[in-house]
Order: sequence, then C-alpha cells, then structure tokens
Amino acid sequence: MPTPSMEDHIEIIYSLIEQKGYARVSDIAEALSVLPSSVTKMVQKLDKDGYLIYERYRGLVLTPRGQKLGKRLLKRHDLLEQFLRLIGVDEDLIYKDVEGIEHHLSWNSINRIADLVQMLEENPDLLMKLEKLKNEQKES
Amino acid sequence: MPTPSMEDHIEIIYSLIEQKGYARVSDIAEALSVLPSSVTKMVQKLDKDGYLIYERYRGLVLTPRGQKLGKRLLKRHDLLEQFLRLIGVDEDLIYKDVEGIEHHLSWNSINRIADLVQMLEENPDLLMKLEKLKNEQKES
DNA sequence: CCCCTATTTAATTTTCGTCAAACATCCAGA
DNA sequence: TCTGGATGTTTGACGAAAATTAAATAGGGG
Repeated sequence: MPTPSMEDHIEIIYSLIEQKGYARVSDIAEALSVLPSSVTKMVQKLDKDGYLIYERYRGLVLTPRGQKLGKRLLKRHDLLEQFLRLIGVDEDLIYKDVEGIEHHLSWNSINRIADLVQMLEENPDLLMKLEKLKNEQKES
Repeated sequence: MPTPSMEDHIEIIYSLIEQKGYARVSDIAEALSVLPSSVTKMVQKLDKDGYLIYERYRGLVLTPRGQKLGKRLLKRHDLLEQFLRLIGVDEDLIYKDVEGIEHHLSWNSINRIADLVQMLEENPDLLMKLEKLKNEQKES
C-alpha cells in the first residue's frame, strides 16, 4: 500500500508526464514544494516498489501499475478541487485543503462526493442557495 | 499552531471531561488507540504550550485556551461525521475518514461544509436524489 | 577542459509512536 | 497499622516516515 507521500509523487509524476511528456527530479520537487534530494529518495523507493523505472541522472517512466494508479489519484484530486470550488471555498485555500485530505478519504467517500458534485452541477439553484448562506454568515 | 496529534488529544480530552468530568491518561490512550506512554509525552507538551495544566500521577485540567480549542475541534469533528453520513458513506468507514481529514481542512472549508449540511438537512428531496445516484452506481 | 546546473548521498531534524523498565498510588489483609 | 501487590503512570531508548541541510558527484555547453 502506498503512503500519502508516495501517492503525492505518483500523482504529480503522472500529471507532469501527461502535460510535458517527461518528469525530471527537479520538476517533481518544484511541483511538490520539496527539495530535489527528497524526490530522489522517493523515486528510488517507487522504482523498488514497481511503480516506475528509474535511471539515475537520466529519467523515469511509469510502469503500467504506476500509470493506472496515477490516473486514479489525479481524478480524485480534481474531484475534490471541484467540490470545494463549487461550495464556495476561497480559491487560495483550495489547493492546500485538497492536498491535505485527498489521501485520507475512502473510495466510498470519494464516490459519494462525486455524486454530490454531479447533483450540485445539475442544479444551479442549489449553488445559489449555498451562496446565500455564505453571505449571511458574514454578518454574524 | 497545534499539530494534528495535539488536536486529537485536546479534542478527546475535552469530550472526556464533558462526559465523565475528568480525563485520565489511560482513558485518553484508550480513546485514541495509543499507548499511555505516548499520551504522557503529549500531555506534557500540551502543558508546556498552555493548553492544559498537568500534575504528574494526579490529573489534568484544560486552561481556557484549551477549552475553547477543544470545543471548536469537537464541533468540527461532529460536523464532518454528519456530512459523510448524510451523503451516504458506509457507517463503518466514517470514523476513520473523519479522523483522517479533520486536521487538514481550513476553517473556511469547514464553514462551507456546514452550510452544505444545513441545506441538505432542510431538503430531504436532495438526499433522495443522492440515494438514487448511489444505487445507480452499483450497476456499473 | 572547466564551469554551471542538476542530481545524489549522508547526516540530521521533526513528528509520532512503540516497548520495557522504573516509579507512584491505592487498597486489602495480616 | 503497615505492607505488598495490582493498577496506573512515567521515563528513556528506540524506530519509522518524511523532510531538511550540506557536501559530493555527474553531465552538458562554451
């Protein structure tokens, strides 16, 4: 079972490869706000665990296993981001909150939230109602 | 700023005192599924940081600061539990999920979720709709 | 070939917890 | 009364996960 930090790395690596075709140690470090030396160590572990193939100083590729997991993790991340945005959380707090909670929700919870998001998107009046509740809170 | 584990301890101590009038090291350990020796160490830190007053072998009391925080943390916990329950997460997954995410959401997100919960509670038809979406998922 | 940047390694830190042994408290029985 | 377990608590040594820092090393462009 991957640890939260392993998940973070796999997720970012997946999205970097999707966007730019490759993922260097320094890109990953940058994206995770972590030092390259930390990434090196993690990437070595991920290689050992079969999520990717790593050649030092050269680069890395996700194995099928790593790709499958990466895709799933990225979807989960995007869903949570969308959820917080829909209910009106401040944009500049969203990323950190998602980063914090994404590893700690069961897939059952994720699926329920996906349904909730779908419902909210299909009924703009619900979003209006939420918006109103939010504004009322300001005066208390 | 309290760490997640500090929050866990303060929250549990607050609710134990609320329920039974006092909180012994072994009660806290039991409630957190942790060994008493871990609790001792944490309680010493919480004393040093001004959240409670601790006399070894005797007991502890929350300071006003500790009480205020404890109350807030307990409310947050209950809210998240209620939220997951409302959207239909399996009962036996709820506690662990809440335990996992409660320390990682901004108060802004907590307030938005509180509004969402209020709205869901006031409109049972929304809950019906969610229930239906959940059941559809079973067939895919 | 040398230098600059990227990367790696090794030692250390922080947070959270375990385990075993020492210590304190309380209470029952001689 | 005092005493010796049983119970509860504390201490200190240790470990795992995740990150940092500083120093060593590798590779690519002038």
